[in-house]
Amino acid sequence: MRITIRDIAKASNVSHATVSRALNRASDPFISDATRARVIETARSMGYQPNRAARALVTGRTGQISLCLWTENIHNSHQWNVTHMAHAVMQSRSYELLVNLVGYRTLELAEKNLVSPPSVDGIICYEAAPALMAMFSNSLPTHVPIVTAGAYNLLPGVDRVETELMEGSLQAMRHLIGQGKKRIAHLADDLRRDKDARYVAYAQTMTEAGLPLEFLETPSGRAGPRALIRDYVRDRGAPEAIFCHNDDIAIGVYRGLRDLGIRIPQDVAIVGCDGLEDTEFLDVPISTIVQPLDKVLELSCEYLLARIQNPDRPIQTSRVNAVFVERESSASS
Amino acid sequence: MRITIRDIAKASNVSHATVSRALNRASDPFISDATRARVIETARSMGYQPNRAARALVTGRTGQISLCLWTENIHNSHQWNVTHMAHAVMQSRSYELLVNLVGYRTLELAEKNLVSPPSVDGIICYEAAPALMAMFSNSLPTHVPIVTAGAYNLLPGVDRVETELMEGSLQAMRHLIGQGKKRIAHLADDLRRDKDARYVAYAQTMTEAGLPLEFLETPSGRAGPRALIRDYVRDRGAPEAIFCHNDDIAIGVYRGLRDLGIRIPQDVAIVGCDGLEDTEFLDVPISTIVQPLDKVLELSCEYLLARIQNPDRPIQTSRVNAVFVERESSASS
DNA sequence: ATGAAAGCGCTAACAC
DNA sequence: GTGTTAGCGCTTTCAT
Repeated sequence: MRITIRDIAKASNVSHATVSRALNRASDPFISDATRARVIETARSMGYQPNRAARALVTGRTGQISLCLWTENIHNSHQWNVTHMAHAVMQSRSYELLVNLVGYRTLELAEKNLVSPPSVDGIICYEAAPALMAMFSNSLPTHVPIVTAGAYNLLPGVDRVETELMEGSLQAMRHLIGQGKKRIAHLADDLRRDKDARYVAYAQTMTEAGLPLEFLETPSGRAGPRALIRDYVRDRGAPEAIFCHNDDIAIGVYRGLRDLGIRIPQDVAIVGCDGLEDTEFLDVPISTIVQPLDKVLELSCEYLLARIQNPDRPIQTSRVNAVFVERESSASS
Repeated sequence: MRITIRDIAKASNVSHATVSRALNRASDPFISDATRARVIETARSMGYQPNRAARALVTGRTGQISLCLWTENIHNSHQWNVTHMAHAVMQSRSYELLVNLVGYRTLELAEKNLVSPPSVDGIICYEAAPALMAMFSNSLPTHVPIVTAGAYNLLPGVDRVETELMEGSLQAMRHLIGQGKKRIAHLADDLRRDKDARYVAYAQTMTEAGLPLEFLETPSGRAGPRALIRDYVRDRGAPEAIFCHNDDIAIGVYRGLRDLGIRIPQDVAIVGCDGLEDTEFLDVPISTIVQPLDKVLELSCEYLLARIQNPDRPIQTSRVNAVFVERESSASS
């Protein structure tokens, strides 16, 4: 049997309420230092661990935050960065992190009521709005604070930290077009093209320059894009440049082109998006639109914790800009 | 206010006990189909969500599993794979996943009682034994099932899934020595050399071959090793081969050597360990000791769930072998 | 087949 | 300063 505060109370000759006070309120003035010290010592010596469920039941706080993360492919290094950063901030605030990796499958399960939303003090919804909505039967709950974050798939009406990719995407495209490239392809695993800044920037700049669109849909991850681009280039020849929806895809494309002996950037320029550290470790570092992920997560956590403290505060919003970083993979030849 | 079973009871003209039965025990024969259907429908229409804390308090089950993961550096791609796989299995069994990323800092915090162990139905301790022990004040709890997994830092006396790196490491070393390489360095971020199969295999095969040991300590991740190897090679010249403690380090080393214009494998051969997908995406794919991570996590989860069901079953143990996979980075020149 | 009642371990309001 | 007491929402005997 696990030790409860009643056991400690008995052992230290006080009531269980006193034990609770001694243990929880470090600065409660209405308890003598002697009693507190005695209680703490007995608790320690008996190996007491509080029952969190009981505490949660009465306080209405679980001490847990859910990170709800859209993850369609194991190779989404970006998501690991998100997880890691969220964990770091939350740990420093004494919150535990529940990780909910969601994807299209979650949508199906939610339809059939086979998955329910987490019971937590707050939710960080990172590009996972559709799945979160489905888990909540398509009606946003009012009793649990939610922060929506990321570049797209954001929830309406809640605190939000938005990553703005438009400017970075325009920079990237202008950079490619400015080099005189005519055949520039856009490779994405995302179906919602017109809602995505990368696609919009691509389509807009290409159209302005009088160039034909060349959109390619790809599986997520790295292996999929690698195979896809090989087949594509064998069939239709290589574009002069490829703007990839994210860095994992860019890395897959890089490798696929290298498989064919294609030189980067001399034969084909590549631009990715996210700012994964990995892009710097290839023989030809990949140009990418770097997302200030640390800032996004710091803000998200800050907003969430503020909302937990005061549910009635006005909605908090910010927008952080991703910036295009030119590297060798798109250097002018 | 959130809906409780008492609200549903009132609305459907039954007692709250009946509501509990109707909702939870799909096959309780002692309730009429009509009542059950009615209750379920009211619950649905009222948007009822059970209070998990209350349920956990009375059942003693949280429905949560903790993945306790040793993570010293954000760039530990291996850990993301672990997280992802654990999540997949646990989700399919209707468990939520609490992610506890631990490291040296956790040890410090645990000393000061600033971090407590998770209150969950079971813990998967992945190469995180020291931190977990510290959180439990150095005495393993009997009331919560634990599975210890990984290649080292395993807990004694609990279910375990061990990744055996010895054979793969010997294969790798013999492969390098067999090519006639004399100056072979070992690069690791781990301080506990003599407990690590990679170091043991390295030391043993080198000694047998009458070659001098060249051990190098490095920071974790990729950027650290990259910088380190550059400095090292400038000072002392390049070894003929480098056996790296893991693939992140190997990738960092790869890049550091390329920074200096060193060719791989012609000038320096590289071997890593883990089997990260990333190693296949470099211009020169890196030879590595591939860990059967999927198997490790399937087994770990299976053991844990079995133990939760029956705490008295005999200890479960298995050992899975990592195998050396030769790629271009260590091809004989 | 259903209801009444007890109690899980804890916190917090109130009494002294 | 400390003790008494009343639940938090739920599951689970035990009656009926």
